This record gives sequence, C-alpha cells and structure tokens, in this order.
Amino acid sequence: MELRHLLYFKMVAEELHFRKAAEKLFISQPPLSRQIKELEEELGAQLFTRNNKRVTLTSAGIYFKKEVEEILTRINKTKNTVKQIHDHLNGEFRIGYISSTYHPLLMEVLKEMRVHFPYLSIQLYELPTQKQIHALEEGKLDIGIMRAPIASTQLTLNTLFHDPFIAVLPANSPQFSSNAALGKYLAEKPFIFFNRDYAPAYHQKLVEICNRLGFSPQLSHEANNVHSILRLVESGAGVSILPHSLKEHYKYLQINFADLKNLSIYTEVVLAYKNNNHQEALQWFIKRYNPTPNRI
Amino acid sequence: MELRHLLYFKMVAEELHFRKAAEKLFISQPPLSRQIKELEEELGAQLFTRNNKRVTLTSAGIYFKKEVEEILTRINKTKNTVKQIHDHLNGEFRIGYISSTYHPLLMEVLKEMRVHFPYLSIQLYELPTQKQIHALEEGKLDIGIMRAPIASTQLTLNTLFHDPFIAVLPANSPQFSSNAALGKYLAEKPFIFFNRDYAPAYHQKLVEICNRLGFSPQLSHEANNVHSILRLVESGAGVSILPHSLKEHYKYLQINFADLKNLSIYTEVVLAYKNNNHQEALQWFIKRYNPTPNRI
DNA sequence: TATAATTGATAGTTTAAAAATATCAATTAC
DNA sequence: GTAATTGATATTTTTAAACTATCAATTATA
Repeated sequence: MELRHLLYFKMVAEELHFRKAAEKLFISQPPLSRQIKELEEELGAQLFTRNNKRVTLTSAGIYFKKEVEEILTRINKTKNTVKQIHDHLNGEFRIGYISSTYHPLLMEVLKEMRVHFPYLSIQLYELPTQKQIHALEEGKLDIGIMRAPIASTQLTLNTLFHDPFIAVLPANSPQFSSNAALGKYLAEKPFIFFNRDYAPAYHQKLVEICNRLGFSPQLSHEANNVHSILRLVESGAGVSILPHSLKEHYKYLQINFADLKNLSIYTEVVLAYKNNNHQEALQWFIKRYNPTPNRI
Repeated sequence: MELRHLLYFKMVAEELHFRKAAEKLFISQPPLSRQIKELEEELGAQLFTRNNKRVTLTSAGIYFKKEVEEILTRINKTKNTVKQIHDHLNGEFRIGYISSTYHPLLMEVLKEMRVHFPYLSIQLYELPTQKQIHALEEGKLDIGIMRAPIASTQLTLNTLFHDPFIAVLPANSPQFSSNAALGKYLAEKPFIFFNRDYAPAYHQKLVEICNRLGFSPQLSHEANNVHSILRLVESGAGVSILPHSLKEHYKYLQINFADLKNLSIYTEVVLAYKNNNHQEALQWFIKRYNPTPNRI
C-alpha cells in the first residue's frame, strides 16, 4: 500500500464515480480501477460495491474513508511542521530590543546562539516597544525585548525584571537628602524626556514620578534613545529620570545618579513573542536570556 | 511522497546507518539513499546530517520520526479494523439461544437480518446458558440469548425481560384458589425438572419456589429442553414450573397453567456478547431483537 | 422494444521510477 | 600508511504505474 492508493481511494469515495475521480486525479480510468482493486486486495476487504452503474461505499469503505481523510490531513500537517522546523533553524532569527537593554549580556547570548544554531542568521533591531509589537504581530520579528505595558492578544509575554527609576544629573549637581529636595532641584532644570509618541506609556510614567516628587517637569528636550539622553545630561543640557539598571552600564560617563527613595514605580522589562511559537531558536533564547539585574 | 518513503525513513532513523537500514529493508543501499534524498527534497527540510561517517537526525528529523511512527501505527490499525469490519459483514454470525426462547420473534428477526446482511452466514445454536458463556468467551458465538446469572467479566449483558414463573399441570388438573392449595397438589405429583448440571442457577430457583409453596419436590424426571418438559406434562408424567412467557407459545398443548400469586421470583433473560464488540451485525441484532413479553 | 450512451473491467503496450550492480571519495581505525 | 567502512554517484535492469483501445453490462431515451 502506498499513499497513492489512499489518495485515489479518497477521490473515488468522494465522487462515487471512477471516471470522474480519474479525471480529477489527472489519470485515466483503468489504472484507477486497478489501484483500487489492489488496495481492496491488500486490505482483504471490499471498499466499494459496483452495481455496474452505481458505485457505493461498503461499511468497511465508510470507515476507511474517515480514517484516510484523517491520516492524509495528519501527514500534510506533519509535512508543514517539518518544513517550519527546518526553516526556523536554517533561516533568520530577528531580535528586537530597546535602547536601554543591557548590551554585554545580549552580546554574550548571541555569541552562544551562533554556535548552537550555526545555520541561523541572527539579526538585531533596536526598536521602541510600539514598533516591536507591530513587527512581532506581523512576523517581522521573532522576539522582542521591550517595556510593559504591551497591549496585544497575539503576543506571549515573559517578565525579565522590574526596574525602579533613578534621577540622572550633571556631574556638578549637589547631594540630596530627600525626594523633596531632589524634586526642588529637578523642577528648576530643563527636563530631557523620551519622545511621547515614541514611548507613550514610559512617558506617562515619568510624568507621574515628577508629580510624586512635587513638580511638573519643564519639557525642554526630547530624545528617543537612552544614550542620547545621557550624553545630553553629561553636556549640562538638563536632567532626566531613567531606569535604574542603566547606572551600572554607563559608569564611564561624567554624570551623577540620585536615587528616588521609597517610590514604588517600576518599569517592567519583558520578552515578547508570538503566541504558540515553539520554534527551537526562540525557546533556546528565552531560556538562556535571563539578565535578572535589580530583580524584585 | 509515498508510504515507502516513510517506511524507509523510519528504518534509517532507527538504525542511523544507511547500509544496515537498507539490509533490514531488503534493498540495496543506493536506492535507499535516493529515496531519503527525495523525501528531504519534497519536505524542503533536511532530516539527517551525514558527516561522511556518522548519520544523525536533525531537529526536523527527530520531529518527523515521532510523527511517522504514529502515522504508520495508525495506518496499520486502520487496515486491521477495515479487515475486521469486512469479515464481520461477510463471514459468519453465530447466535446462541436457550430452549425457552420465543421462536417466532427470533425467526422474524433473522429473516430481516438476512436482508440487511446478505453476505453474512447466520447460524443458530440452541445451547444452555453455561455453554453459551464459554462459547462467547472463546469467540465461538457472537451473541447469546440466555438466563441470568452470568458470571463473566468478558461479557456485556443486556436485559431483555424479567419473567415470572407458572405451574404447568396435566389437562385433568383442578383449579386452585391459593398458592397453598396448588403447593399441596404439586407436592404429590412427580416433578419434572431441568437437569441440575445443565442449568444450575435455574434449578436452584425452582427448588426455592417449591419451598415457598410449602413442599419439597419429588424429583422424578429430568429434562434439558422446555419442549420435552411440556410434552411430559401433557402425557401425564408429572408437573413442572416454567417461565410464564412460555404459556403464550404453547397454547396448542393439552395442558393447564396455574399462576403462582405474589411470588416475586423471576428469571431474567439477557442478551450477552463479548465486551467491546462493535461489529455492525451485532449492534443491529441487539437493537432489533427486543421481545418485551411480560416486561417488569 | 430497439438504440444510444454510460459505466467499470480487461488486454496489451508504453513509460516512469524504483532497485540493482559497480564504483567512488571521504573518513576512520589500527 | 594501509585497510576498512561510510554514503554518494553513474549506469543498467526490473518493476509497476499509466496509457490506449475495447468490452460487457446497464440505463436512458426514442
């Protein structure tokens, strides 16, 4: 028995007409009759009754039809999945990340990943959260490192860590004994923000922090990149508030950091990927990529 | 793609060695390599890595192996079931019944059955309950009409009806106003019983009825067939107690019947067949054969 | 009722593809 | 460094699928 027999049988069972079935199968009628006969002989069961004018399924044939349909469906599904697994391991793997991602860890993980998946072309894209969400939904990214909240039912989220905030000040700034004193200082300086459209939720969070510190920020500069903001602060262009985890990665800059005490506002950094995506490289990345700095 | 490809793949995946696999498949190595290559091309996925000395499955191959094994198992199961359905419809159907079965109904059902299942050879066997149980368990009967109790975990039971008992007397017997009067009459007559070994539970029940009527029967004759018992009674050889339902079917005999009042002892008539037997003819018979005389 | 049309089966031929044989290059083991 | 072992390749042989032509049986229609 071969799949051909099953395929031919299915068509005859649907058409209940050898000539029509043969036509649909793009073969002539005699070989079809022959194949069905062979199948019946191998099974040791009659599948059709031929009244020389009317073809009908026997009980065995009815059962076989149901089974064959399921088997053929299963085979096709398997073929597709196998192709997917292959492509996922031999194609591209696109990672999105936000500018505030801790790069040394990511670079380390990528180095290992290239050894594990030698035929996979791994690509990095620095993108803001909103753009990552769309790219993930459209299948243009495989995984994204971004900030909550993520409003999408198509994506599965995986919390990496909760990050508190810290004030970023020029090198000549004084020390502050309280949030109030810090607030007073920040209120009088030009405030460097992330672009509102670029990261709306993040922007909103910063406004809330300022309010809690007792002031409304003077929105003087806008940037859409952590590095740019830090460079602006260093040059004395103003102050800002950024995720705490960055402090460790920018020690070489001539700036001061000032803790915000007892302020339970955090930014949540997550891994996001499309629901039901079980591709091997993705699963490997999720398992391996676990920065855990300042985890709460 | 053909089943051949799946079968060949499975063997190579198990052996991880083309020559050994080819040997086990009773073909030479080159065509095996060719078929696997064809399969990989059709799937668009590499299934094996060949390091010119070591064959291993890729991730896609590992997945495919699991699926192929399940698919091939499924196909084999389907083949067996189809054969079974065919054989059950084109082979024999053996029905066991006890002598007290109401024949006109059974004959009517069989007539219909032969129309419904024209290729089925339907065979009847009059057998006592115990022999039917063994025959069913051994697959020598497909269904049995018999009396409870049936002590077998291999059989599924289907109650047909509960039958009370009735006394069978010669034509010259008087009328009785009470069970006590009847008991007194029966006590003095030779009692015709079913053979004890032949139908032990039934025999036991009759003894209990006699006790309830206030006497111990004189076991003069034994028979193993309802018709024989009735003929013996008709000839004046003695009296007996039989299932009530028989009264309707032996009206032509020169005998009297005497009801046993308020005696809640019944014999249960059941259909019995092997557990998990879903053969079409059996299911049809169970559904159709439903005598319901004296149902309680 | 006779004739034409339609059905699946059969016979014989052609074609495609699976399998066999012989051999190769690459690797491993000793 | 040599022999043995591996899967791949080239070529031929064999198998079997598919084709064409035709048939007998049945049904529809005039």
